Amino acid sequence: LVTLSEVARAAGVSVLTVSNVLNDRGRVGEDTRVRVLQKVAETGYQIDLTARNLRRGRTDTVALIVPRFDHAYFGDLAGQLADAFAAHGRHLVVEQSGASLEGELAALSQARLRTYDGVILSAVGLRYADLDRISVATPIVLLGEQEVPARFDHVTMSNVEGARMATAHLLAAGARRIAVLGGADGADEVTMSTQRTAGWRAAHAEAGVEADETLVVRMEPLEADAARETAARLIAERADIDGMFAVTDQTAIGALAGLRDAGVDVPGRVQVIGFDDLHLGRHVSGGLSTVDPGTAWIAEQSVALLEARMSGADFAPRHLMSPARVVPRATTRSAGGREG
Amino acid sequence: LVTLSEVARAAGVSVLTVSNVLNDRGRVGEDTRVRVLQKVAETGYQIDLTARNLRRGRTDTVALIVPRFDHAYFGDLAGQLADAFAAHGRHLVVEQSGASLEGELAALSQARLRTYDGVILSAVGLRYADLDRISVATPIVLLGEQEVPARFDHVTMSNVEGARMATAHLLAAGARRIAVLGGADGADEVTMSTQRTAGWRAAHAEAGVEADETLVVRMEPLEADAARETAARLIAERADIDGMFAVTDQTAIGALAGLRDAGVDVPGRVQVIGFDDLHLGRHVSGGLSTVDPGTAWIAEQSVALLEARMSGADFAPRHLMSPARVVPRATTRSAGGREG
DNA sequence: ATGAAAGCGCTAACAG
DNA sequence: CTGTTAGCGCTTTCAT
Repeated sequence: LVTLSEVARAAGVSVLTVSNVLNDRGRVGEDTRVRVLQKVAETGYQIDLTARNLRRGRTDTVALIVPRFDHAYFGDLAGQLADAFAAHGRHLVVEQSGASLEGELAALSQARLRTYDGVILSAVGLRYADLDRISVATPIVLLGEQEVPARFDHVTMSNVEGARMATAHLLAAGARRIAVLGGADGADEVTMSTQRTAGWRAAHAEAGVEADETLVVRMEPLEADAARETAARLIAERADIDGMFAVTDQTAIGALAGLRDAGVDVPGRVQVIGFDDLHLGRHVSGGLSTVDPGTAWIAEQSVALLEARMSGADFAPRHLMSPARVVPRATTRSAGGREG
Repeated sequence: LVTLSEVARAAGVSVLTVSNVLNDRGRVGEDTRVRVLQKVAETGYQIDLTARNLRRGRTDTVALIVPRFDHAYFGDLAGQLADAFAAHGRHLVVEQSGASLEGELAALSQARLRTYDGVILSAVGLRYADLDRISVATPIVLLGEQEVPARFDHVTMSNVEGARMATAHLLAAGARRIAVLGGADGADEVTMSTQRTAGWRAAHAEAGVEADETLVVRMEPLEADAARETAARLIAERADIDGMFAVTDQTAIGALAGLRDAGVDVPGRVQVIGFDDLHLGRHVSGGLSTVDPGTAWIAEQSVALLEARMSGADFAPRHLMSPARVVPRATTRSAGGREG
């Protein structure tokens, strides 16, 4: 409502002077500075960031785009990214791609990306072709497990390795019939499910145990409700199951509930391990065993990468993979107990 | 990079024509329309939303501002709001106020609010004075339990009533020494903690049971880690406790973990009830008993209110309160078992 | 130390 | 049906 020029007129100076005062650009006398600031306060002037952004050609804002707001993993990730960006004096906003009207990456969304100085895009659920269609000037860092066009910076988790470690952990603790909740066999696709299932397979091969492919259980979507039903059904059908590797903590929590519904002792009869190291996982069932996919590392690296791009650094696209580690807690045997 | 006028020049028409084509404003011949669209595709033109926003004076975007990204309640809320706004053809972005450099509502934040057509501001943790300082043209709907300046639209939960119902539920199931995790006595402050503690008191009065004020346990912040330790310590110190009302589900989940650490049977020896009806609550400990504060209702009403304001409706500020109901699940006795 | 004027990329009013 | 022109509110040369 009240603009720079109005403040300028009120203070009897030019707009430049007001602008200089507000942006602390020093070239201003102390007396006028005071007078201007007073008028600013009096009029209740608020800068119009849209206008500033247009003029400056940047917004000082970065966006994180996630498939869904209500998945705990993305909440944890967003929190960590926000902290990291704040340290760089940058503002983070989060957008959801999943429920958008025009689908993932329609024309409008592309234009929206341009309104940010940089974007961290969680590509979970996006196809290679969708990503390949993206062409914006805005620096983008891709997150997620799938294959992405080589021209993008990409930070991902050690999905295969993490899953292998999780499964090896179960095998070492004596499990022999380990179901994969949310698994997928697809050799052609590279998704979170296929990668983590590959890790499950690798662990079996390594241990010399035959992997029972009928224990790879698809699940769509990967949510706790579905996991609960699936786990209960599965354990009723297959009494020989003595381990469950849930491809995410969210599904692991659902699976634990399903096993409890079925009266199955965990970790006595069936051991359960998840993937993600959700913060809340520490507190369910005495502590959910899981794989820490290095979320903190991912946040740091993504921010560093994006900051470098935003400051114009020119280097070949980087493809980084976080280190994973097993976090044994109460739902698997071997180590037992809680940690952290 | 490529602007409207460049497209216009390439197509041999004026910028207006290009603009008209892109905005489907009909006043354009079919042949030129095709030619323009072709040039748009060729050049890879992308509209500059910042420029459009400046010119139009609106952004078609609304913001939800939450204290923290990594609190499950806000994830759930954001998901529901996004759906509701999508139905109105509106875009939602989420910002975090907690970790901002300049604190909750410094000058910059105020300016940021102006960049949205409307704002839903979760006021949890903001003081009355902070809110009173807000003066923007942008329509704002406040969410949260505390007192807010009357000039704001405000949607809140039935905190006292919900807490009363939760406590009554415990009392009806035989609990007599009910601790309030995250409670607060402060008669002068109106916060989530004080409100919910007031409900706890009301239920006792109603049932003719003396409320033991030494069982009101402050906790800051309201997080699962702290709740776990607090609950374990509390039960060790006070063997007479037979019920816990945790002021949020997140703390309830922590409390359950703490009780489990201490080897306490739930709901046999101690019954536990939370508040929020987090989705994940269904799956912990066989189902966390809780209070559904009407999050869905809150989302609907906030959106309706904000849409009305954004379309210029002029009415007295509204102060709405959602209906709450107890959701008995496995951590309290009476009803027992799980539900939906 | 301050001012005048140009222009960021777009849309809207007014002509033709 | 299409073009010309004038800004939206700010920052930024270039002058003074």
